[in-house]
Amino acid sequence: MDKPIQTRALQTRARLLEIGRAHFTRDGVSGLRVEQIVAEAGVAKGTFFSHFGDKEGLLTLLIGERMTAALDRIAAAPPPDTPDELATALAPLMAEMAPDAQTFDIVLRHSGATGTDEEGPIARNFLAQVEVLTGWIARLQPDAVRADADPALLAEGVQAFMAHAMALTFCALHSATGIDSRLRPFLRTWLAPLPVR
Amino acid sequence: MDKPIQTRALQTRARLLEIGRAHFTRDGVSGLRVEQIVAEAGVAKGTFFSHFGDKEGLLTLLIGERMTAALDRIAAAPPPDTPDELATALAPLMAEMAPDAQTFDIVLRHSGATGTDEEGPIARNFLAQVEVLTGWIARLQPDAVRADADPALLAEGVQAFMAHAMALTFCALHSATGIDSRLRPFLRTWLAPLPVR
DNA sequence: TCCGGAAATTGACCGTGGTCACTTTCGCTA
DNA sequence: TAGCGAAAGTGACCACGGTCAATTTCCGGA
Repeated sequence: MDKPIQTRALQTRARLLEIGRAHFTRDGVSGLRVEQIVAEAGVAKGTFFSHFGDKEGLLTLLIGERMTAALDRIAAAPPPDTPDELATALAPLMAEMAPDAQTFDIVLRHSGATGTDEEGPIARNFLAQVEVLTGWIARLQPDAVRADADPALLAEGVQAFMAHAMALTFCALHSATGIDSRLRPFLRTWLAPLPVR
Repeated sequence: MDKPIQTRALQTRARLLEIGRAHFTRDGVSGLRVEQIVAEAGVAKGTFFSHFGDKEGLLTLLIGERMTAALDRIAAAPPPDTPDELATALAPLMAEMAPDAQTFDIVLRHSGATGTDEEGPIARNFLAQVEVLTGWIARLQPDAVRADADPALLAEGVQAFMAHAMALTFCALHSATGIDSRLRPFLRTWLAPLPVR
């Protein structure tokens, strides 16, 4: 209604975003200094914070961008036919969500915001993940997935196991094993139908 | 072998720990200032860091203490007979692990360290959790738990769902629902045997 | 009891995120 | 085009975690 944003502000914001993105792409979360960005953009520190609230505000946007791109790529590919394929398909997304512990912290902190008022790009991505996963699970053959549970619940469970696999990946320097191989056993048991008892 | 720790150092450490614990108990993670602790203890700042490495080093100890106490209490109580009871039994532990987002961050960051060289009290607690959970699951009646999966894997899965439930609890200010009720549907599906197909 | 080296402690100093009262710029109307 | 209210931007300032070369304290052997 009454919020005419001036082009000047949009340009400043775009410049900060671009410079931030460059640093983030090159050095990751840890290589991102507000003072550096601000200096390169030729604006004062306060300007940064009036645009993004805090450092994490910018990071949320940048991380969200990459997660969205990864999820789009995944959704465009042919859907998986088995739990194992599902784990493999998710690997690139997990790589974006948890390149390091700090990024993962931010991602997790915003994951819970799905459906609440405080909706950022990361929270939206989590919702989109559920949709993609639910679609995948719903179209799996009956011999590949259990039929006794709501696909949406199964999808959310997959997210929980993704987080678990990512958390394990850091400290484990013995991670010659890829992240998808950490996820696989859980998805097998979580999704696969039980043998008749 | 050759590391005689002087009583002076032990006393200093104990003092810092005690003061830190007092602040942590009263105000939580956010109410813990290194400078404040150091001032009250009457030592220099550097001393703190030579004892605990960094702020998180102290927090790890304090959080670990509380988690251990909670887990001990849980392990001493009669074991649950159903997935729902299991969720209820875990609620107090989850309350210690995630009173706020920052604490939860720290807990998660150390959860993956189980089994690696870097073993702190939190990582040890996670290992102990697995043992308790595995024991519980192994003694559940066949009609209450699936028999096609290794109890240890099921136990680790329970941890993953605990983390998921905790992550959801923060942003969700509409959390009239307790944390155990968030956990319950997952445990039902994760643990319960499937109907014969 | 004196001495040498190691353990423990010190505190000035730094980097970096974040704040806020103030100034500049913009867009609009008279 | 003068002027006014709001949006945008400024930069000195603060809080707080963390560092490290220098100093003090401790202890066992000569």
